[in-house]
Parts: sequence; structure tokens; C-alpha cells
Amino acid sequence: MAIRVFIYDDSSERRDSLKALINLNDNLKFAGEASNCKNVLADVENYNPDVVLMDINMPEVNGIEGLKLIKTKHPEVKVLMQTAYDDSEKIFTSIKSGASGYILKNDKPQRILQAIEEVFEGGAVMNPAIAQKVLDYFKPSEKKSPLSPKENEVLALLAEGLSYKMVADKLAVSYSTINTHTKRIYEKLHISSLGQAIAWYYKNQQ
Amino acid sequence: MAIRVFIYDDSSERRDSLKALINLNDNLKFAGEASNCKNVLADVENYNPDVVLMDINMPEVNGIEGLKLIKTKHPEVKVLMQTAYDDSEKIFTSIKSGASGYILKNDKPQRILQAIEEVFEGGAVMNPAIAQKVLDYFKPSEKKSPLSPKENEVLALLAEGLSYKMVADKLAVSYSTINTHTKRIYEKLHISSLGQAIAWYYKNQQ
DNA sequence: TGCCCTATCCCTAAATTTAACGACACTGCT
DNA sequence: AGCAGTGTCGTTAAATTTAGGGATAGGGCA
Repeated sequence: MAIRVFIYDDSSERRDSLKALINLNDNLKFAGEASNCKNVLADVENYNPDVVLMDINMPEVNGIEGLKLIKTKHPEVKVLMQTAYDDSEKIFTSIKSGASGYILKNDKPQRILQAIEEVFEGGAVMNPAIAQKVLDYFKPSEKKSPLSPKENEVLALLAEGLSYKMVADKLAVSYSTINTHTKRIYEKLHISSLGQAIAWYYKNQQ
Repeated sequence: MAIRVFIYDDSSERRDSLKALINLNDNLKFAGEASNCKNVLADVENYNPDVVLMDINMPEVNGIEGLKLIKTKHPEVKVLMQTAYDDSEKIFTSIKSGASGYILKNDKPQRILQAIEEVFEGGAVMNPAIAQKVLDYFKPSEKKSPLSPKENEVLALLAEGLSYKMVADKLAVSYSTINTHTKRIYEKLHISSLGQAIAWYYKNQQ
């Protein structure tokens, strides 16, 4: 039973070459194509693909929108994103929206076919350069804080939701001291509110 | 210039077959081998590998310990983890410790060679089944919030560091409305300060 | 239809945080 | 020996958040 593949790409040349590539492989079957995601739900329902090869940059309704639509209505359909550039922002948006993989357009045809099969089998495929970015997100990485140890300690407690007073108690110093610490934290981070400080903490530390 | 590969594996048969595999490929050069990571730093310094193929389960000093040691002293050395099982725990520990890839022992030899080259070039490689687990970490979602949509929206903005006034502006409602929303957020979450609300947000949502 | 939840708005008062100024002792570095 | 950075403590005043009290309006549900 061949894997049904639907292609979204605004370039008809690209669609044609992908189509040829797919039809060269006995395990795969070309299920349909479109130049953007305007009718993505209808496309999926009409052509019933197992795997969707999704270009990111398309006019009208782009690939990320398309991905989200497919995943809300047909989560069992695997979507393999492909783009010309490795744009971090879009990579993570795609991942969060449920893409099964992310490849680059200049990946070798053989890799693209391999990717489709692996995605169909429930795996995820990433171009190595992209995988590197994804893994980097997990590394606690070099988070050298511009804050002093005590300032970090104070901020960590504030970020847990403690008030100045509670932090003062917990660290057994006076309220004034916490006050000074936070003042210096704000100076160093160029901010001016507890909310911003906590946001910084969760985004850059912890 | 061939890529120098060092092999860690407690099975001498496995080491032999990897060694043969590596020597079959002109781009790769066998740099050395060991049955565990007892002398990992000395190994790396003496044999100067570009890529280390690291088995996870080894007696005495295991692959994760070895990985950490290598990365603290020689972060430029790429480490490709390999194991017989896809143990989530170890995958994530490895990733956090700076592994450049994670493959399974029963991956095809061709894939292993490919992985070594891609890792050497700065990419990251994951067996598709493992990549799937990694990606799943990014879309935990499903976190059903006890808050109403509007309350979530307000909290999200507060968690970005915006003040009540700024949120009111952004959502084009009055300051009073934001006031009421936060009051209800506090009631629902059984808390009583912005810090706690933001802490809750980063831990349970987002 | 009546009730609950939501979203919107308002007011007041208390509590808390922020800003701004200052101060002192200790450390490490030059 | 002096300076920069840190950790500690104060005071005061302004700004903001928090906690009450109510109020109107629409939607959904029993």
C-alpha cells in the first residue's frame, strides 16, 4: 500500500519535480498538489493524503497556517515542512503546531523520499542543521547571568512568586536589602518592573 | 582530511564492526577505541578525535558521564550517542549535556556513517523515533487552563512584563477591566500576587 | 425563564512595589 | 592605596498593584 503524498508549493516547477520524484518510488503515490493552503481542509478531505509536503512560504494562506488547520481537523495526517531557509522562528512555530519534520529544499532528493517514509512510520525527520537548532534549545547553554549571585538568588525567589518581604524573611536580611537588590537588578537588566524581571528570569535563566 | 572517529563500546565485536565500517569509508579515519569512559579525557587528548561514537551503557564510567567530561574540557569534539534502546530519560540527559546526535544501534550502517559526517559538519542527527520524542517535548500543550480565554490573554501579557495599564492599552479595554481579570485570576489560582501568577504561567502554561 | 460564567466598567482604600537619595563595610583587583 | 562591585541597611514619596464593594450585559444551560 503506497504512501499518499500531497504537495503544497507555490512553484509549479518544484511541484513537478517532487511529483516526478514521488512517482519514481513504488512506495509512494502522488495524491495531489496545490500552490497554497487556501483550500487545505478540502484538499485533505478530498485527496486523503498520508503525508503532506508543505512549503512554508506561499501566498494567500501559508504553510504554517495550513499545518495548523490540518492538525486541528486531521491530526493523523503527517506534515513535513520544507523551506529554502532555516528560519528559527518558523521552525519552532512549526514544531509547536505539530509538524513531523522539517527539511530544506536543497536536501538531496533521496533524503526527501527517505524523510517521507520515516514520517509516515511515525518518526520525525529534521535536516541536521535544523536539528542542531532544536537541540540547542535544550541545552542550558552558557546562561551567564549579568547579575551577582545574591541578585540571582533574590530574583529566583521573586520568580517563585514571593513578595519582597517574604524574600527578605527567607534570606534573613532586611526589606531594605531586597529593595536595593531589586533596584540593581532592574538597572542591570534595563527594566523597571517585577513582571519584566520574572519574564527575563524564565526566558534567560532557570 | 579524514574525520577522526573514536569509538566507545563495551562490546568488542561491536567496536570491531564499527571500526571496519569506518575504515571502509575514505572520509573517515578510525582514531581509537575503548570499552568504557574511565580514561575519557586522556583518550580524547591522546587520540584527538573529531567525532566520538559513544555507547550509553558501559560498565564503570558510562557514556553520559563520558559525554559530560568531554564537553566540559573539549566542547569542540562532537559526540554521537548510540544505544540499543530509545530511553527517553537518557536521550534528554544526553541532549542537555551537549550530544550532537542520538542514534540507535540497529540503524543501518549507512546511516551511521552519514550521521558521523553530518555531525562533523556541525549538524545534529537523530534517529526518527528519537526525533519524535524530542519534538513532542515542544508541544506539551493540552494544558487546559482553569482560566477563561480572556484571563489567559491578560495573564500572558502580564507574564511578558507588561503592567496593568499596558495590558489595558494593548487589549483596548479599561484599566478597571484588567483589574477585575487579575482579581479573578488570583481567585482561581488561589494566589495573591503578580509574581505568583507569572510563576504559575511559566510553569503550567506557555 | 432563571442562574452561572464571562467580559466589561467604576470607585475606594490598603498594601506593595518602585524611585531616589544616601550610607557603610568588605572584597578583589590594579 | 584607591576604585569597582557587592551586600547590607535607612528614609521618603510616588506609582502600582491588590482587595473590597458594586454594576451592566450577553451567552449558555437546565
